[in-house]
Amino acid sequence: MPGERSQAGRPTISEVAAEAGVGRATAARTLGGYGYVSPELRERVLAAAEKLGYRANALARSMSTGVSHTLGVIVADIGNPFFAGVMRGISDASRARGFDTLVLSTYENLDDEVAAANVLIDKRVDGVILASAAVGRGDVAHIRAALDRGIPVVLVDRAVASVDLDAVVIDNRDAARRAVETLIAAGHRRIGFVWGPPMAEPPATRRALLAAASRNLWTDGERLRGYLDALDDARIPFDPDLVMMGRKVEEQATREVARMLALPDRVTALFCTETDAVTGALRALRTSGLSCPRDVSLIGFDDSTWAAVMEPPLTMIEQPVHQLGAKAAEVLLDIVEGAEPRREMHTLRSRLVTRSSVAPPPSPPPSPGA
Amino acid sequence: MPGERSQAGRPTISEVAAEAGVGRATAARTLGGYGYVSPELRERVLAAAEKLGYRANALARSMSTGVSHTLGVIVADIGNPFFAGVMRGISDASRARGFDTLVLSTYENLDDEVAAANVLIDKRVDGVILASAAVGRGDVAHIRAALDRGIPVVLVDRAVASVDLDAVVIDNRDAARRAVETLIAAGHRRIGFVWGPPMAEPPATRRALLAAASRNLWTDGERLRGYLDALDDARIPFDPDLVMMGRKVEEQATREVARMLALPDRVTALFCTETDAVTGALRALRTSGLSCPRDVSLIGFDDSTWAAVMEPPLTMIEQPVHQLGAKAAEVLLDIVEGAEPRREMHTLRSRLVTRSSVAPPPSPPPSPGA
DNA sequence: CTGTTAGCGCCTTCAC
DNA sequence: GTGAAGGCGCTAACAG
Repeated sequence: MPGERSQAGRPTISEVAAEAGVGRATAARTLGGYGYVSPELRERVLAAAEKLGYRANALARSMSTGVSHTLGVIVADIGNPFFAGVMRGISDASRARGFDTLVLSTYENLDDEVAAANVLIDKRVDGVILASAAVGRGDVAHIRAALDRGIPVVLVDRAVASVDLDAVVIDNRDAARRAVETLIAAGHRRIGFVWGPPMAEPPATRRALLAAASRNLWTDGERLRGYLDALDDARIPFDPDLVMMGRKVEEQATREVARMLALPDRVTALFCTETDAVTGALRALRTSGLSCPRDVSLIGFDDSTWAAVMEPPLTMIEQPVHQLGAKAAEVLLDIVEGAEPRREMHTLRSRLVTRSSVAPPPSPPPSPGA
Repeated sequence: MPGERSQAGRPTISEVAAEAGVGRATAARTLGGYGYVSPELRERVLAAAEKLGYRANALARSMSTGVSHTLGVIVADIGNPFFAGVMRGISDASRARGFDTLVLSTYENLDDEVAAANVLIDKRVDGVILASAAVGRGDVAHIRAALDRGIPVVLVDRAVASVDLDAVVIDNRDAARRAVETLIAAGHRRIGFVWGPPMAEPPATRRALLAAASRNLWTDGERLRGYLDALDDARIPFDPDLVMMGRKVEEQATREVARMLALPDRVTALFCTETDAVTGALRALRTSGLSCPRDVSLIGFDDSTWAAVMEPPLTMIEQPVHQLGAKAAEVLLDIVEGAEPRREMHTLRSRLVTRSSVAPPPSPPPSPGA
């Protein structure tokens, strides 16, 4: 009997060929959709494939062709709504072009990021989208490794100094600046910066702060710079007491905001760089018995439907999450399909959604100048 | 010159063998971690591999062994925080056992679900975790297809009638019942059900409603049953006017809740089965000028950090999202690794997080009986 | 213990 | 146009 079944009802191309009474190559050509084959034989092959329930083995195909039609994605945390949104953009855009995605979370751990890169290299993905926790010179060996093996890499959400790659990011610095400018325009001069680069103790100087920032997450540093930009433009001196310190967890944000609220010359506005910073700040406000926006104004990053139904509705920065992912996938796929990498920063614009959490400070600013 | 480089600096096992001066099989054995090989040669091979920067080609390995160490996941929407959380559980649990995950979104579209199943079959994943939109008898061909090809399938979040598989779900019916009981215990009898099975017009009878439910998403039906259970126990007659109709989008929830609020005998409590139903309801409350919990009480599904900082803090049902995913992955991996499928429903318990959005109804219930 | 040999399922020259 | 034969990189029997 010809056509010995391989296993578990998975017919191979040879079996289809046998069933159709043609050579393997002919079957392969019609089923693979390449090369010429007469309409007649093509029909026979198709019928046989149909009958046997043939499905091409993508693994075998990848082995021969060298392309897997799979993209690798490395993010901090797939469970984080921000990355989930980005992931959706990536997924939609790549699916539209016939690619699937393998996702790995690193939880901001560089070792895990390296391991993830290796997994993707081993599984022969055609390209990698990376939201990296790496920043410095020494931290890019894994990126180099992928590149050296001919796997293109595109950065998303976070640029990485010291490696010259396409990166798709949002205008963090500008967004932060605009938000803080909005606060300043409302009359605020004591503006807290919640959730920056983690530090053990208050930075002695601006310089020290910036240095800490560049040793940590790229986005945090950018947002901090935007905050500083706005302060500088308004000639408001930088006060180290107004930046959050310690670990980036909601409880810590609550504690730090409480501290800023208890300052003799307390904060009258808060700029929060992440969702959990916002909720942490809100908690602190509540326990302090202070109300927003009457006593303190607030603007935060990462708009959500919740922010719109809060009391008061919150003024927030909306990031184009889906687009961020989609654009990254497109840039990457262009390269995968042969385009020359442009090696540039693709910056997407965020949007300040104005609602009702910003108002003038309660009393006229401390000392109105000279 | 021996050891002709394959391409882009990707040494093969043969090149490593040549470099080490041993046979291919010996190199394969040490690098693949199977079979015996003398410490001496092993060292030589390892050194050569190190030197060449060898990394095994997982694709080739999969072709030989038939296992890909990859799990497929099919969900409605990877961008949805609920599924993102589930995904994180899946990812963590499978990573811990050496498996990676390929995720596909269906957006509740059955055709996409079928296509996704085919992709996963073609890519030879070792198992599939599926949150299916399928319900009826005819909708399970794609599940059968995977099973027939020897790929185990585990259902997550949503059970599917007419197919006998392991399923990991939460206690939807019980959770809903407890929530509604809580409302009833506070004195409510006019309780709105927000976000049920989509219907074009009000169901004439309970029976019609239940029928609609069983034609739609499993979770929705279960939550509806829980609602009805609680009503029945309290001998509160079912009122079709108190269930939401139309498409499941936030705006529609807002409209429907507004309608229930405008009823002559208006609703005094709301039970919302999803996050967007909660925010939609909150919007309606605001525009109606009604306040929670003074005028209407509210309990919703899917707790989030936002719910805790709302005014008032919301009483919500917390689903064990991470555990849901992790458990599904574990059940699946057990099967992948040879265990016999138990083909049972694994039900995880949710938790009612009591905060401050439930209070007695504003005025004594309409007509206190006889 | 080690090396030789034969596949896994597909694609891809290359003669026919 | 079509079929035979070789190869992708690895595992797995099998002799030695």
